[in-house]
Amino acid sequence: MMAGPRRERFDPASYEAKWRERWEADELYVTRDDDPRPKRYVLTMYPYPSGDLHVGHWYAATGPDIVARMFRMRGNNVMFPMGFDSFGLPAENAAIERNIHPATWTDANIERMRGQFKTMGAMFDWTREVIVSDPSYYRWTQWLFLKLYEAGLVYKAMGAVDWCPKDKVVLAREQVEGADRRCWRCGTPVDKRDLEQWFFRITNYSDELLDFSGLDYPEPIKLMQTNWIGRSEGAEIDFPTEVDDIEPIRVFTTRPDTVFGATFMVLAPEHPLVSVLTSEERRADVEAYVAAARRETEIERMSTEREKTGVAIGAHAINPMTQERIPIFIADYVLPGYGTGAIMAVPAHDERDYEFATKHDLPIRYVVAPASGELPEGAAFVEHTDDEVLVDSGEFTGMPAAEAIGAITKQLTEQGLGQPAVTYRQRDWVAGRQRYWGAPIPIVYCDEHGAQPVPEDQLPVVLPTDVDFAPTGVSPLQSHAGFLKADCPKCGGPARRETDTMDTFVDSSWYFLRYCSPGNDEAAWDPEQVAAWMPMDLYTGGAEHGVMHLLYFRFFVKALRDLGLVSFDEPTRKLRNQGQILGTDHNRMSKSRGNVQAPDELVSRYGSDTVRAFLMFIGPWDQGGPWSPSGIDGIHRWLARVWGVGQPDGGGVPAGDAEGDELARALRRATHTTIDAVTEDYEDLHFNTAISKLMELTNAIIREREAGMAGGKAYAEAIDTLLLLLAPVAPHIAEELWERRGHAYSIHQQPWPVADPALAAADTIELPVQVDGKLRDRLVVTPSTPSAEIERMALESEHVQRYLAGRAPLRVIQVPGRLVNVVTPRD
RNA sequence: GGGCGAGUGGCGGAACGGCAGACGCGCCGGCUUUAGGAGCCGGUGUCGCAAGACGUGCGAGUUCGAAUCUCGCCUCGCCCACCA
Repeated sequence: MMAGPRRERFDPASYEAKWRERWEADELYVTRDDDPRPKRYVLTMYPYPSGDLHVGHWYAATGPDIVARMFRMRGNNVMFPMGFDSFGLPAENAAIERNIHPATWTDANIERMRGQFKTMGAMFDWTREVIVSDPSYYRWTQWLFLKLYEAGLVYKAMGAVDWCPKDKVVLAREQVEGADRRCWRCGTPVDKRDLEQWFFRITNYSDELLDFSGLDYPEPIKLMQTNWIGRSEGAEIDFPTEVDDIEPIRVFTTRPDTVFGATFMVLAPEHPLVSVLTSEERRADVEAYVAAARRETEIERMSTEREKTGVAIGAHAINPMTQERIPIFIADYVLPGYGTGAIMAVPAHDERDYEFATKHDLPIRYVVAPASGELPEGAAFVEHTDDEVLVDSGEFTGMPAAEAIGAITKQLTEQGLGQPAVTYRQRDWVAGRQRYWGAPIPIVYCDEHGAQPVPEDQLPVVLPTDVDFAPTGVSPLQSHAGFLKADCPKCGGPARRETDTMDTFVDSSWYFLRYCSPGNDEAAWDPEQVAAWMPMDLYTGGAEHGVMHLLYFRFFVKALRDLGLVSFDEPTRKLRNQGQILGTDHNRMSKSRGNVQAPDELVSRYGSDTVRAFLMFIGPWDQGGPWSPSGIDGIHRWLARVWGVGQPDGGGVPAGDAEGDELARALRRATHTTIDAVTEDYEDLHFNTAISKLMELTNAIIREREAGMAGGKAYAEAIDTLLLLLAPVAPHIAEELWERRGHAYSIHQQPWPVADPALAAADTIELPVQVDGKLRDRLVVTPSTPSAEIERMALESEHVQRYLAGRAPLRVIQVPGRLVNVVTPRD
């Protein structure tokens, strides 16, 4: 270098913005529908416009950007859009706290975040941007709501709903977190409230949502959704009561094989039969218990150490198999919303029933026993294995338990006392919110005709801007006379507008469809475009949406399919979750914790490419972890080295054609093996290992340069390939060096390199030699060296000889191309 | 309490059942520099002068061979949590 020309300093600031402007001016990232190349749709979950992009946003977006960029270089027409999830509580809270209108606050945040996004140099197609709080978008959210309403998939009903007392908002069941039941947004313990609510009938699709066949989803997400839906198979069984003219009590059980052991019954305190069945002498106690259960919040229920409380109601039922009279209780451990809200209690085979029976001195009768006949003492026998048989169960005694489930269910069915049944834990989606900043639910109430959908040609129902945001617990829309006043679509008479707005998850349940034909005034989407782009090829986002957004958007697509609005079953073929970047305190980044890390300073100091590459390098993308910028210097140094070797002067070393040379062959081998390795890593979203392989190639190039090989064909090929493979991760430096090397603009429109297997193949391999599995020596052989020859060489090795100590080997194991293991005789 | 996942150098992390620690950070030494920084070269799992021995949370097992598979335990993380 001493004599070489002075090289230009690595200064990303001198070119990064220049290229972004040029790409934008050239519409390099604008996706055209009529582009004939195969379509690929890559999407990252759009952000809430909280105000500033933090490193987590960069982390989440850079991964799919890399994949999208590679897809495009491979000859695809790639759509990679971005938008904003701009309805929701924080905007309304800002309005309350700072007296800024939610729309103003939101728009300003979007403006700022869009600008920050642009400094990433990602290939977002901003011409397709979707902002869900814009009337041109929520008009169609309302339209879709009405479509589902007409199809009976939306209904309004009274329901005990979770209520956040701080945000003063109804929560969907999925939005309540933790054992102590806190609000997912603010962490406040939630209450229960009885309110009339809008629901989406997601449970119509429970079974279909359990079917993941053909979907490439992470296992944890599939498991989460499966558990959330919570399908249980069993039977419903009717237990007649002694009271005349009253329907029998119907229970759900997954263990019909234990019905002979049902020695009492328990109803949820809310069960409709409680008041009719309760005897006069028990009425006072029962009513007190019911009232107490009603008052109890979920947290209080948790904090009572789960003691099984309950009271007898002074009535009896008949066990349909044993004909025994069994007492009926109410207890809050039986939930009103699951199964039938009533159980047959089998204390011998259910831990909860056992606890209750012990406490109330009720009979415990074992009716299933293991083959050994050994039953547990002082506990329920709940194991459910193959070798169990029924005992003390009338004609079924001796039958294997697994078989008895079907046999007993069959007999009950024939006798009209029961039937096979399936229940689910999943409930319908509470989709309405008593808040202002959301899409208004397009319904009006007429005294004459009740709830009426707003006619399509009157959409959107626009949110009024002149409202009072004082936090009252009711929607500000309730006090807006102009908004409330409406005409009945049916009779034209006076009507009152619905003031509930939609859960923001409704907006995000279809935004990916809107991207396919944004700005369309005629329809929510152009069916032809949706058919061409959907389903998505890759969808990425946080796993925290596992049972919320990621269930809802699947439900929506299935519902829309059944309405004939789309013709596919699932929103995305492939889903991947990035890990979460935590604050330096190892907590989730949040403004209230003050641990939010902004990338801006790092970007201005090191440039976007360095920040992107650093974020992708810190670890497996799906893992995340606490934020620390230590190590970013290493990435910056690497890109500076790339900058050095990528200069057209070959790094200042005079050229000499090294074709055919041993070193040149080694470099070509490195180049071509790197192509395959990096391509595979990008496909699997293993960005950290991809970058380490690019670093290795860079180091190989530098070694070559130092050996005086610069300037040959192999050398130029290595550098060009390095730049092409680097382009998705560090788009600016790749473009700058590509141009400097005299290649045609733009590197991002070049074909993806393809490895030549002949060049990638090694001509010598180093074979580890083990003795009894421990490394003792190495052999250098060619791939064609016969195994007998390898064995001979291994046994001749003096290191191996030492361990053999004159004995003949017991056997010699060879894994072709991998290793040799010499096994010595034992003892 | 149930389910799932993870425990590898000082740190982030690599490793189809086959060379443990790739790549990078940090650190140590050297060159360069008036100095600092940057850059470059070399070293860096532990013990040992070395030969070598020992090493992937702990303990067993399967195997010619285990970070990887099986069983038990410990720790951490996530999800669910009275779901009949």
